[in-house]
Amino acid sequence: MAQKRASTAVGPEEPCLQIGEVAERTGVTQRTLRFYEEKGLLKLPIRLEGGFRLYSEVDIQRVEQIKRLQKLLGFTLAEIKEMVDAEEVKLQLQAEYRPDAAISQKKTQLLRAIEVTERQHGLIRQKVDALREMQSKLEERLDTFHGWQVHLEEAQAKADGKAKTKAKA
Amino acid sequence: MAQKRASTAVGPEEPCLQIGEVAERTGVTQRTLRFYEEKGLLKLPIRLEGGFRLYSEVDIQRVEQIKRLQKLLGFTLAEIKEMVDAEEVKLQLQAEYRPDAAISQKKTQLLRAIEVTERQHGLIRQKVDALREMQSKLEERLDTFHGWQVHLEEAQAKADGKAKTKAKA
DNA sequence: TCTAACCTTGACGTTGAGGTAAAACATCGC
DNA sequence: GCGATGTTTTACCTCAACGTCAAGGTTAGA
Repeated sequence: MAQKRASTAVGPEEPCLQIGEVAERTGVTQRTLRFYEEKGLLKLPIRLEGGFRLYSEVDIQRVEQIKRLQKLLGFTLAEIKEMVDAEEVKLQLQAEYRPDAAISQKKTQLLRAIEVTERQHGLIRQKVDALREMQSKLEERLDTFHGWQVHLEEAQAKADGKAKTKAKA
Repeated sequence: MAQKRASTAVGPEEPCLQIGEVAERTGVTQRTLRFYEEKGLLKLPIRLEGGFRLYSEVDIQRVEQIKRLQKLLGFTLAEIKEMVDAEEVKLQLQAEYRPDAAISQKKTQLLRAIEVTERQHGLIRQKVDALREMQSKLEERLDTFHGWQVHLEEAQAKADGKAKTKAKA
């Protein structure tokens, strides 16, 4: 083992996980984690003196979110980057919320963030609508199938009955 | 123009569209149509004597469905192929519905079709659920943003008021 | 101090989903 | 029968999203 997790109380923000453990826990490869970092989907992790990356639980959550967005919903990494960037802006605004300087600048940033969020919202609604339509079509088809199934059962029962009668005679 | 559509009454099943028109109407390239054919997503079209492909309105609908599944919902072409294959089985069963030979064989086929359809149904439900969760998170975030916006407006109004008072004095 | 297990960067390979270009054939209108 | 378009196949190119070595540095523990 290269490192062991410090057992002293450690919040989800404390980076103390090496890339191997993050890979194992998220189910992606180390290569993928470096790749996401390269593409700006994960922020540059802090490093051990030797250069080893150190991640936190928050990073793990982000990776899991990325995988959901990608595999389940078919967003490209570029689109996902837009989303996590927007999230970053939100966190930044949240952190910088000292009501002192440059109010109008904050308003502008906020408007940007709202715009992006609303775009995402609309996009997702589209997807949900399309999925629901498919869903009802599939249900309709299943109904048809089950109807046929019953029909076939009956036909078979009848045929069997005939065969039996014949055999008896 | 290479061909003109026959103006005599023609149902949606009659193949009378060349690849160029299909490309134009569906918004994909001819290359893509040939590619889909190669991958089994479109059935082999009948050909003119010269070798030109002829498509029907039904083919156009299929292409449109493929694009929806792909772009909107992030299915891979392989997954989409499974789906259209299932549809094919359905049509086949539907066409062959003469209640004569091989009932048990039909039952087997039907079970297969039901299984595939149910898998798809489950898959889509997963996606819808995930999307809905994202949706509510986004809405929550928008609420937060709008709250901040109001807050900022107030702060600015106050600042402006002060400035004005000062200027007056 | 030495080693097994872990990590680093770098470079090249692969797969999915097409794009692009070339050379030859087909069709239509005239 | 000719030219302008439209099509066909073949072959190579691209881009995203990683996979897969390779060669070497780091760390914990015996």
